[in-house]
Amino acid sequence: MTRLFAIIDCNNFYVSCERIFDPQLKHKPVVVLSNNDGCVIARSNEAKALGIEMGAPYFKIQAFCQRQNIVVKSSNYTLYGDMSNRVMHIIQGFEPNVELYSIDEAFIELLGTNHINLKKYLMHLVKTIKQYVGIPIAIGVGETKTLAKVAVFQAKKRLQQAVCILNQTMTYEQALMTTPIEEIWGIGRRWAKALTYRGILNAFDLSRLSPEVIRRQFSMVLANTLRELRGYVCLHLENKFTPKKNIMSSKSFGKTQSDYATIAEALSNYCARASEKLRAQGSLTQQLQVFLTTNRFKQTYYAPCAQIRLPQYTNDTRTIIRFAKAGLKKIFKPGLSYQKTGVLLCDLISQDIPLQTDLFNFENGCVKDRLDAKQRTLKVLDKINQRYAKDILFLACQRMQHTSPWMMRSENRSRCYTTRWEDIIEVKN
DNA sequence: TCTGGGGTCCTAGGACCC
DNA sequence: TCTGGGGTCCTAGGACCC
Repeated sequence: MTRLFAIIDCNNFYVSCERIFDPQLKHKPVVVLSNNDGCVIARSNEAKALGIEMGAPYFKIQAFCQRQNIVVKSSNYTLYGDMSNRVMHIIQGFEPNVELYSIDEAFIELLGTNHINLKKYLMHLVKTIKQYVGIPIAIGVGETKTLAKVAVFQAKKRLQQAVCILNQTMTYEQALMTTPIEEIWGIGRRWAKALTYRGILNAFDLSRLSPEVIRRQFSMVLANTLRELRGYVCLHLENKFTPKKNIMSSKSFGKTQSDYATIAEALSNYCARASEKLRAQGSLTQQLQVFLTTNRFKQTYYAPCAQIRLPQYTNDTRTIIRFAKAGLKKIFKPGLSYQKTGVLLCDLISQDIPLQTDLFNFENGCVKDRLDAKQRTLKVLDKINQRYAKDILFLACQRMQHTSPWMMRSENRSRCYTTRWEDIIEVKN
């Protein structure tokens, strides 16, 4: 029996989230900006029609937005994350085999569903999500994940329908021939260019080639994409919890910074965030990378990176900050204007693996009580922050004042309608 | 003035081993 | 004169995804 995969994709997700709580935005051109109001990361159909490009730097299109009355929103990840959870919860109520692929997409493998009534069933899912959460979605169905992605592209961009099932809504050949090479999942700008140069213009062209030749000339990854286009399953549903292998936290500053103490303060915050994620997934780290960059669009681009090996595995924010700061000291050059700093935790392992402790390190050594006390402190820290507010408890080195010069800009951020008591909408009679 | 923040996997090449 | 072959591990860099 052939397998069937579906991808559920939220339409213009961030814009749709904003529209739910501000219905005046409906039918208006809306864009959502990245952190620091840097560039465009989501557009309503009306904004797309006006020619706003994905990733466009905001400062370049600001005047245009004003002239065209485009509504500009700063990103509000707290809101989007919560709305995403609601959508995913409904999907999980419909199907047991769900892969939460990204904030606005989920794959499902359709097992035992009555395929004849598939369209009806999926339309019911679309309507349920619209009714209970308010987010419009599109669904694509195919024999592999890559074909499901082709189908959802057809649904959204060509058919303007909520559901597209390959071999039902349209033929397989029709779908592949009208999917441009750069729209195929797994083919980025570089490969699209190289393939176009060879006269491979759409998904159908690619599917006719020899996977072996593609593997030699490009890579295994592209050869698998080709096989998936032919209907051979290479990519399976990943629906088990797998801890991250790397954890990163970094952000651009609101304004460029040249003061060491200010940058160290920002870095301490990113370390705290990364350590929190590390503990949340039950891991320990032994290797840090601290990086610092000046503006990459300016002439003197300086982007050093310090690698730090910790004496032993840890998940303690205090240890991580201490070593990260030592790394920052090594790469910091006075007199430059920096734009961004951050930390990457690598070499992660599960905290459940029994570890050999360092015999000569008296700080952590074999003093079990002290280790336990440290872990208890961290647990309390995480619990309080989770329960009351993010960063209600923090280390002194994370903040010198209430607001710091490195903090990011966010001029048009909407309220946290669903996660903060003060922000809940009041209905008046 | 102003250009995001996370991740993954694969490959090639070097070091090292027997 | 002729100077092996096979394997592993690690790392950096490059491709991709949202």
